[in-house]
Amino acid sequence: MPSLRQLEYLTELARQRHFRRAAETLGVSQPTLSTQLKSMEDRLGLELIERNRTSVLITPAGQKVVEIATRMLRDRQEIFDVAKAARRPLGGVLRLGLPSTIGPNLLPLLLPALHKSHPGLVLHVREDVPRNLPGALATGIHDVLLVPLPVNGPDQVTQPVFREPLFVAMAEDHPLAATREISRKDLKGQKVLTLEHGHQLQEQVAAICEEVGADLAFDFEGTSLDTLSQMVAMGTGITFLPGLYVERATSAQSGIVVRSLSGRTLSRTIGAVWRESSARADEYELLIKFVRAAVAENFPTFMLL
Amino acid sequence: MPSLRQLEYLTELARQRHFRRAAETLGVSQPTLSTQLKSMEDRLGLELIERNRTSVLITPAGQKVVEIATRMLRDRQEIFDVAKAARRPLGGVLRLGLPSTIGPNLLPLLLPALHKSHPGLVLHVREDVPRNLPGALATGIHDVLLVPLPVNGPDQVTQPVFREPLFVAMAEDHPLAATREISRKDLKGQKVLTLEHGHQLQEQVAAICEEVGADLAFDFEGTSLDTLSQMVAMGTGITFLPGLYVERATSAQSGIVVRSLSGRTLSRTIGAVWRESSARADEYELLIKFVRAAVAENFPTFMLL
DNA sequence: GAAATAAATTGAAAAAAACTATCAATGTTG
DNA sequence: CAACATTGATAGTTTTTTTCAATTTATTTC
Repeated sequence: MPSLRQLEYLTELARQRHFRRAAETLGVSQPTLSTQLKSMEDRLGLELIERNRTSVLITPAGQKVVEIATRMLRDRQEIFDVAKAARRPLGGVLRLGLPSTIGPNLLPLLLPALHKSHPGLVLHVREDVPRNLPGALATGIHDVLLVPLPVNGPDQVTQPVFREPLFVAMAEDHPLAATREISRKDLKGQKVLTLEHGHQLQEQVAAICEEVGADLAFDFEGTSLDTLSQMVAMGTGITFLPGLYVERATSAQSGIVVRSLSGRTLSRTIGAVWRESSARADEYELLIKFVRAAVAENFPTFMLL
Repeated sequence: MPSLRQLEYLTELARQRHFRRAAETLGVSQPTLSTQLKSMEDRLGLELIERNRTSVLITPAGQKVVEIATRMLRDRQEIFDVAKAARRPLGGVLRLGLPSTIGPNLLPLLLPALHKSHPGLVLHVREDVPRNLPGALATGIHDVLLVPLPVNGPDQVTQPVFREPLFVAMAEDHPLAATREISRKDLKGQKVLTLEHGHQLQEQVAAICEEVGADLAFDFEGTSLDTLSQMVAMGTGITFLPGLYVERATSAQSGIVVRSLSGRTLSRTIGAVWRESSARADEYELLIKFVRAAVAENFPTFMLL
């Protein structure tokens, strides 16, 4: 089996057609070149180089080998380049997993600055239901998660990033829409819509309903905040929407109004999670810095953690 | 710089995700695998494998490297395959140089049998003017020539293959066409056409003209035997055509007739030539056998050498 | 908490690759 | 034509790399 070094010798010799000069270019002695090439020929059981008294010729088989070898050496260089790109912080591929309640609302605010200061970074964003994310992190599908906390899983490091308020959302013509600030007892008996199972938000909303005596609608579970808010706009019920989404997606045209809940603030904590065994923790910290900056700039009322 | 063996280790580990089992498959001890992979990571300055207590994961950069490495290993296998094909006699590429006076007339008779018994052979046929062929052989453009002898050049081995008769050719309505066998003195004063300079045939025809007192036409030199015979058919003059061409290309429709010359037979010797330093002499001998067989079968009157 | 398993570490041995020195064969030149 | 230069091959040694057996560390399982 020919080694890469031997193939490198061969290609250089093919280029120069001169043992001594090729050896010099390669930074080895001429006997090294001779013996290594001979050894490769022996192993392949084949003459690759025709040593003429006047000149060095490459046999047809040798030509073919040179061709393949050239590709292999280029590949080796590429491995090196990949490594080089991946070595610098936030270089190379970073696989980010997050729920759809965060992804489309936060990432657009984050990516321009991130790409500008770390052009080498290739972010693979994959959305999934929060319930699946920790497992996917453990099996190596994601490198880091941006999810509502808490997240439970072995060998995972959790870093809170910011606190996202939740708002009560209802149709424009809903009776409660007149109130500027809604109290907990206003919610009693209200029909509350929420996301499908697997979403952390769903569990949280269920808990709130339990607390305030609202009725969780069991006949409807939205797959995205957009469908959810459309249902709300149609007057099917009320819901709780996370601040990131509210700021971005609810406007005069949306047909819904949002109100905050008086008393104890309603919120959820968004955090980053990664495998303890991952060697790129400092990169994740760096990524978190960008998230915080984006939140601070676009949502000044949110609390950073 | 990662070595091929290290890359092989990495790909196998990526496949099995288990050090001990991968080591076993690779036929090395587990420490070998561990240290080699570690060493590669150090050299790349990068973590390729995430060693978790429960499982082995490949980092994104590692995935990329595995991808490239897989291609490289496939390439190495291909080198091996190329060598294997080239090892057997008349396997791999063999670059054959010959003049246009031989190529289209001889090769079609030769190739079917050759291909049948040596399917691994890839024959690169390249036609050129005989004058250029020896030089091209020396510089490694061709591996073996099939040309009219003699050929002069240093470090060249010559092997006569067969003797090809030359015929006198003229238009059907030419006065000499009535004669069954043409004598040398019939040619005196005839206008003789021939090939362009650089063809051995051209020199030979010039010598014959000198001998018999014919006039070599200086205002026309054909680039191929086909154009030459077309000129002859039009009555521009007579010419000398080699036997291989005559048997194949002159028929009732061609408008020319061929006659042999009485007395001393007119012929040229076709031989094989290769570099003395070439290691494939036995393959060339084998090729010659096929040429002789093709000639014997299709031109029983030709003399084998 | 002992046994089992998995990968890392250590230190020695084996294998591979590299070097220096030298040779034989050619080619060049005064 | 003889002295000299050049080219690639060979021999013997040294250095570097790779590998292995034995052991250690950490973790999981029973």
